[in-house]
Amino acid sequence: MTGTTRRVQPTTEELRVWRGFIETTEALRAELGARLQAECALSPGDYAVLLALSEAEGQRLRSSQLADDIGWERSRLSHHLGRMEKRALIRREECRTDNRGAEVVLTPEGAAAFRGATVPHLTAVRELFVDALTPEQLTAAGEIAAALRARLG
Amino acid sequence: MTGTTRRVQPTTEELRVWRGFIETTEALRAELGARLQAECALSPGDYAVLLALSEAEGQRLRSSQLADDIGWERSRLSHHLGRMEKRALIRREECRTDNRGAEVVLTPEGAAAFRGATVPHLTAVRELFVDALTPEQLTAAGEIAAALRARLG
DNA sequence: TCGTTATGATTGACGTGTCAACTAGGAGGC
DNA sequence: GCCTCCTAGTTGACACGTCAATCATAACGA
Repeated sequence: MTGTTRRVQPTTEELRVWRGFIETTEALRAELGARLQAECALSPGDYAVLLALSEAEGQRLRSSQLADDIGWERSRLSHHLGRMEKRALIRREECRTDNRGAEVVLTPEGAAAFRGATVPHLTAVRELFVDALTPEQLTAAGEIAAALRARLG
Repeated sequence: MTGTTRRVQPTTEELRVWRGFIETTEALRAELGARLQAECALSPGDYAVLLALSEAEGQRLRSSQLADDIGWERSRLSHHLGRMEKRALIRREECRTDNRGAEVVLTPEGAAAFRGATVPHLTAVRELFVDALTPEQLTAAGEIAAALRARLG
């Protein structure tokens, strides 16, 4: 009732913006994934793994290092590597310096799949995100993301 | 090479904004879900279903109508309703006017769960989204979402 | 009426993600 | 050596999502 007290719950308009925002970003992610899948037979997860391995020395990484690089939990990575190994996109090798460890190695098939996916991926990012926004909106999107990230801690 | 030709691939800066944006919105969704789960033992999907049923006449909806309301594919809804029915949050009844159809009915347990989740949910939206942004950023977020949605078609 | 097509909804297979439990090997202290 | 603790990675159970196939019923046209 007081004009100075901070409102506890969002207004209808704020909720409308929230719904639009969260649903749209979800749809964006889905569309990106669908294009990658259709054109390259890769999921976004596959792409992230292949990208990290491609940039690594010798196209190989310790499993935990890979998980850190792409920001995944180790168990998620382990499950995903299992599926990728079945498709021969990567290979697991024992680590010589630490018998507990495993090294994830990019296979030729994986490297080829990644090469084939780069252009479609970047094109989709441009079409669905960069070109959809004005330069001012793109800047604002970066600032909004930073503000949200700061709040997430 | 020409200054007037549209760049085919995103610049490094554009890609940086893209990555920050998509990862942050994903983290936001995850945090929302985690809070709802921790405080109310409901997933975002559960919440969407319960919200739609709560607002429906007689707290019941035809399955397809519910799917339309929350923008889900029917098979996704069917799987989710199966899980919710096991927890007694909803109940399925045969539809009297169309023998193919099913009606989804909110149970007292489901209604109670939804009541308990409303405030935590709105509080989380305010804390993680509305309060994280300036009024200008909130407006911009709405416009950005609209622009992206327009591009998605 | 009878066949064809469209619709409402479910199912199964499988990819994806989280959590908790587990295995196995290093690392340090005694 | 041996005990304890930490770390690397895997596994199983389960929730969630998509796709294609299926099934029953409604609707429609000859």
